[in-house]
Amino acid sequence: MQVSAIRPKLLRAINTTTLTTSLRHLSDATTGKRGAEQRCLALLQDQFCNSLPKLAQTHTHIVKLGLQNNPLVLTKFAATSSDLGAIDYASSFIFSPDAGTRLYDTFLFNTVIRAYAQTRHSKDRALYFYNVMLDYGVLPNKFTYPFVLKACAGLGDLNLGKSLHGSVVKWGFDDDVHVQNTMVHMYCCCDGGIEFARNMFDEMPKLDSVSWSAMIGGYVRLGWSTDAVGLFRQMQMVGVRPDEVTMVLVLSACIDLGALELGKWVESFIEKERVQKSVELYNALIGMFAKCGDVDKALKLFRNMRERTIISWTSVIVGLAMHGRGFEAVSLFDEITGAGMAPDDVVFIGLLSACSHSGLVEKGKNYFDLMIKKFKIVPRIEHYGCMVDMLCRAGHVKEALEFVQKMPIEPNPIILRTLISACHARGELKIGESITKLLIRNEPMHGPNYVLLSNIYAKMSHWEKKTKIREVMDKKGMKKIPGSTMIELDNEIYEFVAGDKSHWQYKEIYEMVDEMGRELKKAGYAPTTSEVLLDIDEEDKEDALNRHSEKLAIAFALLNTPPGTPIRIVKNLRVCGDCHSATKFISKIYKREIVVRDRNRFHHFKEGFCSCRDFW
DNA sequence: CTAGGGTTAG
Repeated sequence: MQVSAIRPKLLRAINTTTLTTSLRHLSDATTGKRGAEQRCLALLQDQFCNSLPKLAQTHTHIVKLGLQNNPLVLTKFAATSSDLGAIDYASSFIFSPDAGTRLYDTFLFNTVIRAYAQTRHSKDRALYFYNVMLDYGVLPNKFTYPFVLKACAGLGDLNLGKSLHGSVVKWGFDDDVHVQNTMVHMYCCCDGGIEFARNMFDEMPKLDSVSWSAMIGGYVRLGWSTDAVGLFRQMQMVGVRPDEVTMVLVLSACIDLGALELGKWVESFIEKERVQKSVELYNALIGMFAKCGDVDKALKLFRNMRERTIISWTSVIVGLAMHGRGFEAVSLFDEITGAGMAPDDVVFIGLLSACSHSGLVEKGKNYFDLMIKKFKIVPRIEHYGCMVDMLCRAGHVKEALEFVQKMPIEPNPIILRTLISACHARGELKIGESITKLLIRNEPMHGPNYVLLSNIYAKMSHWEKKTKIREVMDKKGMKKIPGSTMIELDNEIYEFVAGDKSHWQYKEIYEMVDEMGRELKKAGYAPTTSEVLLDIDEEDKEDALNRHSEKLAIAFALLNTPPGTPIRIVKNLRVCGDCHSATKFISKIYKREIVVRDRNRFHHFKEGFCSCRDFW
């Protein structure tokens, strides 16, 4: 990227016609250069220039006051910019040809690099200016690297990271703890960088809570939640006091594991250790309770918060959505503007998904319009995805197809799969088949796509075609993602996979599953053998269904918990139709409340019914 | 002027 390339574009975008009162005041009151500099700095201090027009006005004045070569003013100018256009503008201004090179110092570059490192999508420009800095012969200092490394973390480029690591060593900043911690974080964020992060971490002479958090965060990001919790335990053993950031990360691990008991322990730990409860930590607690199954507790925490951000609202709305409590989600959403806040694009995703899960089609359509017209939010693929899902769930497959054709952006595989499932469920098999073929052309190595096609052929009774898919999958070396179910019991997390025999209690568990099967049949349950992808006879299919990890986990829970205790399990896939129907019977026969977290949402089974009202 | 964190369709 060239500085000169950004400049003309930005200048075109700038409107310099109006002057604000403050600026007029500035120019009128100017009595001398010193006063002008002071006032100019004060103005910049107040973040006055966080929009392009204002920045341009300030620029005009800086020039008018003859301050365009004043390093202090220029640096502050760069630092004030919080939006991307403004940063581009400031940097192109600072590096304009009429500003002499002599005023470029480390501080100035650091400021520009920091501004870009903090942006969402322009971190590469931080690296660009880092290179400009070196080209100009301006030396980096120990403050430069945390900014540059943070930018690299955002880009996730391991080779770049390694070369920056080399520079850090070359300049001798590798003994600075801030730099070290940022390097651990940077490696954690790069593809395949976790080993390098761990090596750095292991070799660091002194680890503080930031170092531990960086490493724990790296594990959480990769989904290595058990290791993350392990690292947290180790941190306590070596006597480093966790702070609120550490707790946020441990809560993320709980969310991933669906570990409510562990999450509750973390909450009590926070109280006991008097960890400061920042808004972020509160939000993380809300998320943990909602996504680990206790959405009422999440609501309670939300109500008790003194200060909320839009993310707090999003967390609780998304939580309600997952539990199928759409009406509550909608009414909470309606409170947002009253609380003096503006809904953002993300909270709308939560809201639309809540409408979708609760069948609130008309409401969903209205909110979608409201989002565009009143809040001027341009819908993203996720918003369209929610709308498609909403129409599909309500059975309006034709309308969903029309909606996708009218969308201004191309549907992605997620939307196509939503449509295909709906076609499958509503008997639009021909359409489903053709979309699936299209999808497989785009994503030939994605296993679940073949499963969809296979299910469609099963429903069409095209057995030869179904067998052929199996062969294609085998030839490509693809396997179905093994279903697994986790369950927490006495501070342990147990994981079951289909047909698992590694468990110490497996004989009893399988006997229990058989007994459950007999009881269920007496109560009128019929196995849904059409869900089995394998080409085997009916009795074996039934057997395959009985080995589903979900049934193993429930049998394990029935064996090891007192009668009447609720059972909570977490699946890595969506619950299959057979398990769903079986679990309803189990909740009735064994008088247990069973809470299942699926890939997408929660199912609360009680007395033979499920909270999703068989709609998922 | 320096490090680690909370929300996102199925």
